[in-house]
Amino acid sequence: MHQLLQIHAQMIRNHFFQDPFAATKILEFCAASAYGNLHYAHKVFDQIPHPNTFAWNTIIRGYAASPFPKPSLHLFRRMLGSGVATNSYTYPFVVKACAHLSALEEGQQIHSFILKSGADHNVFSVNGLIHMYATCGEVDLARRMFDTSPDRDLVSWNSMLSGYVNCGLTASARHVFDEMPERGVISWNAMINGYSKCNEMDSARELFDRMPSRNVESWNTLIAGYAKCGLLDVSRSLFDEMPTRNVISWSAMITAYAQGNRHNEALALFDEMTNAGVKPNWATIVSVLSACAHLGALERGRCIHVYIDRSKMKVDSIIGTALIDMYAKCGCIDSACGVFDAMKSKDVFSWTAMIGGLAVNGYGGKALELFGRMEEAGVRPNEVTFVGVLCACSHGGLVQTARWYFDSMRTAYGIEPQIEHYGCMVDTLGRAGLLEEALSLVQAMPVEPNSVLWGTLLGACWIHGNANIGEYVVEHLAKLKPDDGSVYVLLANIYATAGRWDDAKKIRIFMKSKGMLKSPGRSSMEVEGIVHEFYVGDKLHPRTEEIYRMLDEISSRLKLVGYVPNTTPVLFDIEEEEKEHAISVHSEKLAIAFGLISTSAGSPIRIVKNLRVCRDCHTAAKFISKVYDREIIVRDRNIFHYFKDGSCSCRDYW
DNA sequence: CTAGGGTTAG
Repeated sequence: MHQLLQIHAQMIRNHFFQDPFAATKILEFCAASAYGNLHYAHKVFDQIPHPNTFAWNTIIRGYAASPFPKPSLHLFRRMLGSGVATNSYTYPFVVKACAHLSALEEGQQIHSFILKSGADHNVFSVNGLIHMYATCGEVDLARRMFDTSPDRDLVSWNSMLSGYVNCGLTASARHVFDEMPERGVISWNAMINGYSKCNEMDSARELFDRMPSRNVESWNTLIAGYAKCGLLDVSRSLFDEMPTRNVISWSAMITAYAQGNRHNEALALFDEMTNAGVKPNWATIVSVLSACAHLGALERGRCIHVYIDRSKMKVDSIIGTALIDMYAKCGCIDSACGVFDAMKSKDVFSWTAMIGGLAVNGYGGKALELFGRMEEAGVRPNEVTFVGVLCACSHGGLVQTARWYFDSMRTAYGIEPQIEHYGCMVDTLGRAGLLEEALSLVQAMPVEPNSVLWGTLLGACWIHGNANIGEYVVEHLAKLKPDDGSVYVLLANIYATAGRWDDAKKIRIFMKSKGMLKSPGRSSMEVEGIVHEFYVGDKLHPRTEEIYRMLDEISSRLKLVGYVPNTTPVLFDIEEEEKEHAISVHSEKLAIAFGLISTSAGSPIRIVKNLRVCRDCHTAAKFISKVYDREIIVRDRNIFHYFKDGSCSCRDYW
């Protein structure tokens, strides 16, 4: 690049730009290089007084091959306007740009230009048109191009094949595949991809095993295919087995873990990747951020953010959204806002992530305010945005506002409420104690209620100790999730809260007879980038002894300031003292104790829990925040609790 | 002409 600049300077001194040939040479070099130089190439182009066909073709081709091909179409129009002749090299590039942009009308116009110009019906243009039509979903037009083409090469066949694959027409693709006079590795890969897209992994595998030679893309295709079907371990063994891996192989496997809810493995593999000296790219970063978000792994997430800045990776709307979501899910709402404010281009995903992030962090009012700003900015909300908006209402206890948004999403935005939106409404009404109304809504809604929805209602029954509706809800839940013990645990707790001890005991006996277990509570906490996990009463952590000693200390210091353990939810037929022990080793208490001994005074303790925080842990955490002068931030199954100075951000309402 | 990507009720 440096040399190029020198040559360029010399050319300017010598007024070389009157010579279109010399100018075009340098232009070609620029345009062919990475996208970063296209801007420069364009500047050079603008200095050419009378660009010839070759010069136009070069700059158009540069843009067409870049990730942002739109200017190539604009330049093409200018070229036509300038009266410079087009030739058979001009068209394939603009057609390619249309394919990239899914610009069907533009593509059809260019198609007619080609016919009118009388340019040779060359195979490059035809292949481009096949590809363009298929990408725009007009597979029949693509087929007509293919059928009427006087000569077809391997690329024509491959384009037709992948055209069918992209439109989900696997059978037609297979027909093309079988009829091909010869097949290249791309043909096999495309067909394997086709089967993977339709979850027909047996057929995909059969081709993979049969193909004469494989490249790294063949392996990557198959790995991604198995991952999409949830067969992550098959993906992983292929990944381990493959002869060479590129950055896409690593990213595909990391993404597979991140999307398959195996976030720890995603991060572990990311470490392996960087240790192996492979540089993560845009797609890797997005997946890793998503894994950090789910784990609440703030330190890891921050490191990635630093990496993005340091490597000068552009914070586009996708990376930005991933960062917002990560910070919001880690309870760092200020950092999330910082990213959001600094983003140049925000799309509906970015706004939605920010609105949902504010809502779940307890800033319902700010979330609704932001929704207003989003409308002012002219961004159209989608159904997910309304999930965030309604979530803001439910956490803020804004019943009337929720009703208003729920109605307006259909009337003002034409978005039909989905089960998620009904879920938010049931939550809003239920938390506010309007259990009858919540139940009527469930019974009247046009979609079949699922277990999550019934679970929301049951949670509300638990908050308000309503055993009657609780029993009714459990009947439905039992049909949908017959093996889920947590449903009955909640019902037993409702009975206990209502003082119906006999009924609570009956539930316990029923559960025992069915061999049902409650899913164990799990809390995790990140210290110096390592995620530590704790289960109820587990003694697996290397610092177990210290942790339990700390628990003892906490318990005695708390009792001095008036803390009384709330053993209501414990229904074993055991002595009070043992009940106290059972709740004193809940996973979040273990994590808090570990946090107190492993982090420095004054730094907040951040915990992620898989279930809801129990009442006793909630009370204890409030006391601990005061006695030990520590902020404790617990990400619950549904909301954040910021414990500070003896109180919690959820106002004891969760 | 083939492979990897962000927001969703509890």
